[in-house]
Amino acid sequence: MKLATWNVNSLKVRLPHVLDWLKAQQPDVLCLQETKLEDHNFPRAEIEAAGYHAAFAGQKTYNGVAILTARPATPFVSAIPNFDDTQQRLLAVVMDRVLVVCAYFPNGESVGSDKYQYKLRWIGALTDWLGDELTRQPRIVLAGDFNIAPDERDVHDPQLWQGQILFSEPERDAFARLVALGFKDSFRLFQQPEKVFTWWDYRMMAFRRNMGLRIDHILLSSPLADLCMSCTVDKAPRKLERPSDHAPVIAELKPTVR
DNA sequence: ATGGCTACGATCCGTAGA
Repeated sequence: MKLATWNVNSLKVRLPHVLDWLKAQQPDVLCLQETKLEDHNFPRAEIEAAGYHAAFAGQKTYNGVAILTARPATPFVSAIPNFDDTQQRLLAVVMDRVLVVCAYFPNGESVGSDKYQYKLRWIGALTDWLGDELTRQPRIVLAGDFNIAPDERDVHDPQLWQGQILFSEPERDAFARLVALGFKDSFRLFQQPEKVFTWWDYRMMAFRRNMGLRIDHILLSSPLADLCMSCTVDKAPRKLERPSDHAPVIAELKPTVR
């Protein structure tokens, strides 16, 4: 089972890239973030023509998540249960008896800001919910744009980013608490090259200089982590004309019992 | 080195992203 996540920064603009990528990679599951589309504008026909089923929860201009699946999936939730949120940032479906959770974590703007407080509360609510869900569902994938670089290895220049948004201690602690529920960061299950990132600023030629962060992740509950064979970042779409500022992350699992 | 992108929805600039 091939699982992937990609912040596309507007599905309207990036649809050609997504369709090409589906054809080339043929994932079983692709979680999308920042679709920036109201549901009535979701390109369902194009996705279905590519051979995929789509679940989506969007809004105008900002946020928005979707899960594309090669086989039919059962809707689960389209928001964090028991958390008041006007922003469309979470979607979960069940496919092959795996709970697939697609998440677009808040950016947080700057440490100490209102948006930062919201980010930490949002992660807290997600952690509470998934802790609860893990008591019932052994097989959970949490994939998405976490907007957190968990480790110094995940930042091109840790000194520069020290204490900054995306890398501050409270954010990294929140990430660690989420993982401590019983998840594995699939990327760190394997030996990896140095300086692998998933996001590069559009400015300052950051991509060409590999000035990036690893902030997009695929977390796997223990039974799924045991099946994981690889986790990689596909930089190819970031090199295209008018790219998203994020690259897709792919985790490959041995076949699960359907 | 954060100024310098990019997308969006409103105009011809502001908000947001990360």
